[in-house]
Amino acid sequence: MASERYNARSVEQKWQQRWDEDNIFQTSTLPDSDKETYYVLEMFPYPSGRIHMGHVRNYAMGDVIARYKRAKGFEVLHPMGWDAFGMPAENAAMQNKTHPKGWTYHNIASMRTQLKSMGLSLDWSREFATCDPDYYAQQQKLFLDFLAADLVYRKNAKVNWDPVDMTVLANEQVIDGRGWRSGAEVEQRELTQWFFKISDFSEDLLDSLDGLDQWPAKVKLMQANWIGKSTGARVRFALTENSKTSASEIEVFTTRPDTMYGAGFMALAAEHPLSLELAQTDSELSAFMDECRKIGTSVAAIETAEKMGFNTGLTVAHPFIEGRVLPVYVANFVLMGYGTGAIFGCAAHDQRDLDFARKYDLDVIPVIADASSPDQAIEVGDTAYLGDGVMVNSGFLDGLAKDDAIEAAINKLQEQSLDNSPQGVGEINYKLRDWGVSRQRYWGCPIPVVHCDDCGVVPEKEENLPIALPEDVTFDTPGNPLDRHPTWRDVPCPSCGKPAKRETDTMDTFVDSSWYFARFTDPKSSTPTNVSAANRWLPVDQYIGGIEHAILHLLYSRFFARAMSITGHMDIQEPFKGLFTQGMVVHETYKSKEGDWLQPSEIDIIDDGSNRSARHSATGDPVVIGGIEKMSKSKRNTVDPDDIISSFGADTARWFVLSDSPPDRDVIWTEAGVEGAHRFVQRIWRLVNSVASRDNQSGNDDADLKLRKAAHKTLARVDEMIPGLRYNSAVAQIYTLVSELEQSAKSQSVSTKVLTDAMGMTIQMIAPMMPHLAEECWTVIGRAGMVSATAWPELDPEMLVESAITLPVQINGKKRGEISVPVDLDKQGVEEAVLSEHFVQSALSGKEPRKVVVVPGRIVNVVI
RNA sequence: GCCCCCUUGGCGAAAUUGGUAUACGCAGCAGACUUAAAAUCUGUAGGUCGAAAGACCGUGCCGGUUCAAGUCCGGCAGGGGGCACCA
Repeated sequence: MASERYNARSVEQKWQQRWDEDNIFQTSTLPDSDKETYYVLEMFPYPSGRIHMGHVRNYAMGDVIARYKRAKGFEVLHPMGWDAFGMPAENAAMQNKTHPKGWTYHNIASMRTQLKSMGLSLDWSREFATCDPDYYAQQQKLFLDFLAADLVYRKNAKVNWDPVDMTVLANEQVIDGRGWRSGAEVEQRELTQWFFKISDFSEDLLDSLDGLDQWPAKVKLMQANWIGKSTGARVRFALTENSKTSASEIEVFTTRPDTMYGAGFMALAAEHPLSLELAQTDSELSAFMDECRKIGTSVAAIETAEKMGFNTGLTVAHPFIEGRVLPVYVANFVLMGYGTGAIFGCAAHDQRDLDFARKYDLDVIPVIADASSPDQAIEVGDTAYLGDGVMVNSGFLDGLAKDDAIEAAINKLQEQSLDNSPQGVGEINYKLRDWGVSRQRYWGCPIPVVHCDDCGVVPEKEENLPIALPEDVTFDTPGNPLDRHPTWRDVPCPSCGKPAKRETDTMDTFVDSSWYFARFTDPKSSTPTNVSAANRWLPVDQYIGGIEHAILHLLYSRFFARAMSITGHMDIQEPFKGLFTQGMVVHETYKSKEGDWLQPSEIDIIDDGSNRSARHSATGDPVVIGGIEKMSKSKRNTVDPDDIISSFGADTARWFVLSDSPPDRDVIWTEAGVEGAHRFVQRIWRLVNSVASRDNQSGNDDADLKLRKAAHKTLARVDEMIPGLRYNSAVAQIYTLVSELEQSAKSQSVSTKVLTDAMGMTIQMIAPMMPHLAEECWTVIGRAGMVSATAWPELDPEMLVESAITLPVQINGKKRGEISVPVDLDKQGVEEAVLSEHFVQSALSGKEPRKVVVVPGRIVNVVI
């Protein structure tokens, strides 16, 4: 029996079926109150067609914690669903003449089969797709509740417009200013769109980050930067030359009112109302603004574009300096969406302003001096001075440090008056903008409102929900199919009954994923949530997904939790208590000599130890080994999980993605690594069989105790590592224990009872990661029931107690030896023992040590 | 442009969060078993010098704090990610 190789394929199918039949992963919606609950969630997948290794890694990681917590006695909720709306379905529809619905559900079916082959401990009875009318009906209900609670509103916003395809383009569909499909130059258009008032929550979303102590610090930092709180002042500048406009002043927001005396110019965004007004009579300005619009809507594009400006000829008065006027420019780097859409430029102390001033030959006025020579401003060449100092050349601000100067400047602005109101006030600004959710696409959740000529925007009646997507649509004509579907679009006004038109925009797919975690707590509920179930299960104890969602998805979900609390759908403010952001699965890339990307399966690697090269399997041609990159179809460096699972088994795939790299870092997929993981599977199998076939024999007490101690020591470490998702470290501990078990199994000194018990514990520790193998081994060593339904082994603290400890001894900070001392020896005793050591004596050569540092249980350092 | 992260042997990495740097695995090398191969097992392994004992150097680079730095601080370099309509 022991010589037989482990047949992953049949064993895995067998246990998957057993788990299914026994329903052991199904969770009750409202568990008994004495049961401790634990909610594990991995970010649900978009049904693109096939699962990829990133999914395997994500779901394997979540499954370990789910299985572990279940064994620890928790009632575990571990659901799965589909983030099923989105552009790829429409793209497929246009390319392949399929319907988005058919395409999506077909993909879901095949991906479900693939996920099931991984042996995940999921409660499949809770599965849903966001494109199920049952789900989006509830989302429409939420939208109406948000509307009633004044959390939703309409305003104009810019979109990328493709004039040939007659459609709105996502930023990623704009390539070098042109539509990805048509190649036409993209225009900016203003559309009236729906917005969620996330900015009302800026302060709360920022402050509450502090309480998220189980989130990675970097994600919290990214969110804080995204919310972008800055304190400063709103300042009104009076126009001194305004012959071209009816305006009398320009308002700016600045975080540096202390540098006001260094102001050299003023700059307006191209979309600033004053810019727009001036452009009506100034064709040159109008042309300049057209150029600005071509840069695109993304911040990255605007900020990396070359700084350009247009002098409007207007001037404004400096608030503090009698007689000083500043020229007013329209500039392509000023963002309308932040502050007031206008800035004052202080070239000496802001790099962007300095670049602009040098280009247009504007004043550069340094107003900060080094504290050691407070009368001499720091010279500025091509690099702005951003450091600290004291104010100089700044009138009443002279000699003040930055924070004091900011306060003094704001106070003065407050006292000064312009048109009978203060010239400036202190103000807090946030970069966080309201969340635009309107999408001019078919495959999304319809926004449940009707536009009536008489009544305006009218919410749909709740009893009419869901406003279901019509299925008889085609994608052969450009534009949104909902716009040209009269029987769906034209409806009576829910208020007055006159002919009216449905809103044809659908919701951003981020809306779908902003509350699915709450829906999972009772997915059949006739209201968006079953409030008791949501409150019982939420927040999600451990959420796992890619770092790419660190900002938007997580921030939107945090907003939704608040909005759903306000509208009475749950009482939870923070949706995710613990967050883990996993790394990507990456792979080497290969190119043929013709420069075509090649798949890993098309090539052979030749490795003689010193040189590594690759060859095309079919032709024998040399292959260029490229960089290690994220697995992607375009680079053809993907590995299909199905292939791995059918040749090695799900356990091997799971073990590999869990063992090789720390989960938050990228893992490099290698053939050798997978084979190594598979060898370990076979090694466990041989070991278990040799233990099972051993005669019942007694052993010697020392050897028995040593093995028991090893097992419990490993258990203690694994217990510490699994909750922190430090799986690679847990794996290393298990390897060490397995080696020890192999030695014990060979020798006659360990009793069969102790050996079998230690083997059992090892199987239990492996079970969360390789559940099928563990079940099979559990049976082989004669344990009853399923390991998946067995309680986690109890740790025996006595097994961790040691009587002596080995301490490293340093001399002047360098390790020079070791000393073994009783564990409970005090500092004085350790010091004496160390000083009497031979090598310490000879190092001292008769002198007294200057200092002896004893860190109990850790290290001793003798300083000479 | 702005923001964030990462950098430890040939490779993936570990280091109890300031306390023995390189655990564990992969690849390698040597050996055992085998007619042979595969599979498996045993040993070996940061660099330099040395027969050895051992000494010195060593966590991207430069500097600092400390009895002690991979870990903390300042500066620099290289690589990667995000930037609001991809999911």
